[in-house]
Amino acid sequence: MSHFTKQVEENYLKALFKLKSREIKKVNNIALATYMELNPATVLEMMRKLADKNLVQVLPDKSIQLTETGERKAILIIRKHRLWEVFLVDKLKYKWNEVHDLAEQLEHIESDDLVNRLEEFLKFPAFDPHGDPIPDKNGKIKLNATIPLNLGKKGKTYTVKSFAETEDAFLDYLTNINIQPGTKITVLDLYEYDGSSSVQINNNKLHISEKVAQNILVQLKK
Amino acid sequence: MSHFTKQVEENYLKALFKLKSREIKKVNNIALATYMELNPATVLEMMRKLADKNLVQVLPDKSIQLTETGERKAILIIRKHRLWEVFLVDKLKYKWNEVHDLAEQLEHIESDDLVNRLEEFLKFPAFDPHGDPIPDKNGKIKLNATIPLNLGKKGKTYTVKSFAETEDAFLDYLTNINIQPGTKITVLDLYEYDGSSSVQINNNKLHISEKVAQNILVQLKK
DNA sequence: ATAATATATTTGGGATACCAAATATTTTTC
DNA sequence: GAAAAATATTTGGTATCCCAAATATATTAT
Repeated sequence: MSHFTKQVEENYLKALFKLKSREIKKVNNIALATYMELNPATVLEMMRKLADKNLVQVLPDKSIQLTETGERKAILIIRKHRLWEVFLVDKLKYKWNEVHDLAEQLEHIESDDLVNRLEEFLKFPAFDPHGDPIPDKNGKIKLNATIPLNLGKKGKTYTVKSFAETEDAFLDYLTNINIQPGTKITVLDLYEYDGSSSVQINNNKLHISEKVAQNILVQLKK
Repeated sequence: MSHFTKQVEENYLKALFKLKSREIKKVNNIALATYMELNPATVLEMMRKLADKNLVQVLPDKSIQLTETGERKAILIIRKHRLWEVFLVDKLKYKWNEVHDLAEQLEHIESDDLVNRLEEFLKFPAFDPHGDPIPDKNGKIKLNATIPLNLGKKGKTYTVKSFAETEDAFLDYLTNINIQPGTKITVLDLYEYDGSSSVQINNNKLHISEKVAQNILVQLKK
């Protein structure tokens, strides 16, 4: 096994986990290849290897699923990623929208003990800087019942909890329009035509696209 | 360029730097291959690639040298390594002899900004947990005039400053015999026959081999 | 100086992760 | 149900990093 096989493998597992939590429909070869920006042939080849290792399962309808082992691995990588993000923001004073790429590197550092010590050092944070829950060392994730903002109801006010997308371009946009976990958003109008909506944030009115609203996860304000 | 080319390259540069600081004689292909536990053919091939990139130079006598650029890169990797070691010991409460392998992973995280922030977070430490100096962000190394313990004089007392070897087996041994940076060692006797010596550490007499003594770097106690 | 030894280099090959293009197969649409 | 579109798979090929074994070239010892 090459030195870097493990890191590559981890990227596939993580991608599968993310796609699964993000999409309703089944994850197929093309979807995974598109998401990972890889050639379908490459992905197919790798799926066979991962299936041999009992990390994924290809169902008769060709959809790809993580096995229990695979999902567990994926969750532990995400745990690492999110804990490192907390470190970068809390200790090294990075902004919450600057840390994704660094955490993407740090998540591959191989040592369970290190992650557990990091968690303790950070005082067992429940959420990362984007508001996503941090799985515990057994892979348990506290659920944070949220809906995407585009399913919000006209006139209601919601609290931003987390985001379904962690690309820098998206996070930069959010910073720009002043949205972060904890922000209160009131849905003023929903436009069926393109799925966009008009919202109010701290006395500012704003128009946001469906794509953006889908990636903002909120809870009804009590 | 593959994803991991950079990491591989960094390992070669670091190995060359370490060999250079450790040995008097020239570093040749075999020495480097032996040190890195790689086949000479592999190393030769890589030296050509690194020479093309102006990171190393192969002299007419076949000895291998880092170029200025190569050395600079090597030093910055060592800087990262040592800063992460401080983090692991000071913040995550690792013992100083447990951190080498983890730092070996962390040193490849790619971000100058991250290292500089880490340094600031750690309050600009001058030495790592093994007593080795931490280069500054420009690659400057504070020198710590030391001699290997095997060159110590009978009857003199020395202060342990750092170590010339960072393998776990060696560090474990040191922990066992209670030697760390700061420890005072008195040379009681030197045996020419095998280069071993008899020393006193905190009222305990101890016999150490030449190999061990060579890797313990000390300063005469004032 | 020659044999023995050490070092350097070449040659041919392997594993991993990737791709583009061709070919199957399945699904959708009309 | 046939054509079009989407998806899946195969095939042939690339780059990187690695090795073992053969060969060439130095170096050392006698």
